[in-house]
Amino acid sequence: MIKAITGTKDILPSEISKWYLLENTVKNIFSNYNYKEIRTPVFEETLLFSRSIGEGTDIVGKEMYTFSDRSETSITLKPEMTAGVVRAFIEHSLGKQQPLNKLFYISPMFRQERPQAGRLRQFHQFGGEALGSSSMLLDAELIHIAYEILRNLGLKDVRVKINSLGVPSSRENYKNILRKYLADKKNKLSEESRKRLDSNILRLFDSKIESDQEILRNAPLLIDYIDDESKKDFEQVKEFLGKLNVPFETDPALVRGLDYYTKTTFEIVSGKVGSQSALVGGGRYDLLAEQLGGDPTPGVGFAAGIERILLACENEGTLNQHDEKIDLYIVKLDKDLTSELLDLALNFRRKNISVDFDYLNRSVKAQMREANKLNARYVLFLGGEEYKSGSVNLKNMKTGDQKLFALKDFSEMVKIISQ
RNA sequence: GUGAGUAUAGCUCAGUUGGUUAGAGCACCAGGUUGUGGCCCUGGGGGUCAAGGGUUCAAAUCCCUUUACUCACCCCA
Repeated sequence: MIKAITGTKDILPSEISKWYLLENTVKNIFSNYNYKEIRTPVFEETLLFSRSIGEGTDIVGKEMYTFSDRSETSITLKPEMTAGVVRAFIEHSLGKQQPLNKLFYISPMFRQERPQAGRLRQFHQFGGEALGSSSMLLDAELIHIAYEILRNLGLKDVRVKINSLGVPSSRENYKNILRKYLADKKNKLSEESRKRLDSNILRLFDSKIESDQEILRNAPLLIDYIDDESKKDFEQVKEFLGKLNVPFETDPALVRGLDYYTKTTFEIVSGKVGSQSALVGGGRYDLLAEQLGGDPTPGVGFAAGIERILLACENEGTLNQHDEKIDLYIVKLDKDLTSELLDLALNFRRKNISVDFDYLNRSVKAQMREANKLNARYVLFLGGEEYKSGSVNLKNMKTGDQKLFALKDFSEMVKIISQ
C-alpha cells in the first residue's frame, strides 16, 4: 500500500471544519488590522533561504528539502515564509508604492525533521509581516494580533514571552563577554552545551540540564548589554503591550534561531501541546531586506504553527465541531423519477439551498436514515400517490411535521427551507 | 542523527502460563409488513494478528531481523 510520506498528514473531511474556523479567524483579525494577504510559491531558489535564515542554522544545515530541477537550479521547499515575503517585497518594489506594507499569509512549510507531537515535515503556518517601519507599535501590534487569534480560538493556557536581541554589533560584544564568563566553567558543562559554545552560544540558555542551568544562573544577560536604542525600543514594546492589555513576561533566555532577527523577539507558548510548546515565534528583522539586495527596510513579523494550535485547541477542549448540516434531502419514492429529481435538486440548489439525495438505489428507510445522518433539516418525498396530482410532502426533520405542497408552489417551499 | 516504546477489523481496544473456526464496542450494510429518520431489536460483511525468518506437536502470544508509527533529545512553528 502506498502511504503518505513520513511526517505528512492528510486533512480529512471530518476535521476540515476546524481548519476553516481557524483560517477564517486569521483572515478576519488580520483584516481588522488592515493586513493584506500575500501568497508566494512553495519553492524558491535555495540561495534565498541560506542567505536569510543563515548557513549555520539547523534549518539550512540539515532540514531543508532541496533538489535540482531540470535546469540544474537548486530549489528548496520553503521552510519558513519571511524570506519569500521579503523577496517578493523587493522584487515587486512594494516599498516604493507605499511606505508601509502590512502583510499576512497562510501556507504550508517543509522541514525534514524527525516527526513528533506538534512537529511535521509538511506543516502549516499563518503569520504576519510589517515592512517599512521601525516603530515598536508594529512589534506590539503583531504580538497583539497573534495573541488575539489564539484567544479567539478559545485558548487560555498561553504565555507571551518577549526579549530583545539588540543589534548585531552589541550582540557580538555580549557573546564575547559570555565566552569569558564561561571560560573557566567549560568542563563542567554538558556535552551538548559544550558543542553550542562554538555553534550557537546564545542557545546555552535553552539547556534543559540542571547542572547547566546552575552554571548559567549568574551569567551575564544579553538584555543588559544591548545598545541603548534597542533598550529604549524594548521598553516601548513593553509599554505598548501594556496599553493593549497583552499579558507578557520578559525572558532573557529567549533566543530565536534564525540569523536575521534584531531587537524584539517573542514567542507564545502553550502548556498543553507536549514538548514542542511554541505556538508562535517571531521578531524584528531590520537588516534582512538589505541583506537580500533590497533597499534598507525595517521589518517585523511572526509565524504561528497551525497544527500546534489545533492540538492545543483539542487538548483545551475548545473549537468543538459544530454539526455539519444540509438543508434538504430528497427521498425518492419511485425508482423512475430521476429526471424529475435532477430538476428539483437543481432548482433548490440555485436558490442557495444545499441538497443531497440517494445515488445507490436504496430503500426509503435507508434514504431516511441517510437524511438523518446528514443532519438534513428537511426531507422532500418525491413520488407516490400525491405526486400523481402534482404535489410532494415536505418534512421538517426536527419537529417531524410534514406538509403537502403543490410542485408549482416551489417558491413557498424555498421560503420555508430558507428560514 | 540519537534514545525509548508500540504494531490484532475502517476506528478504539480485549485476547489468561503458547492450545480448536481470533473477539467486543463504535462505524458500515440489510431487515424489524405496502411510502418515513433518530431510540431499540435481529442478522450480515469485513483480519495474511505489520512483514520475513526461527523455536515448538502447536505461535496473535516466545526469539531474531526488517519496516512503519508514536514519544522524547537536538532544533523549531
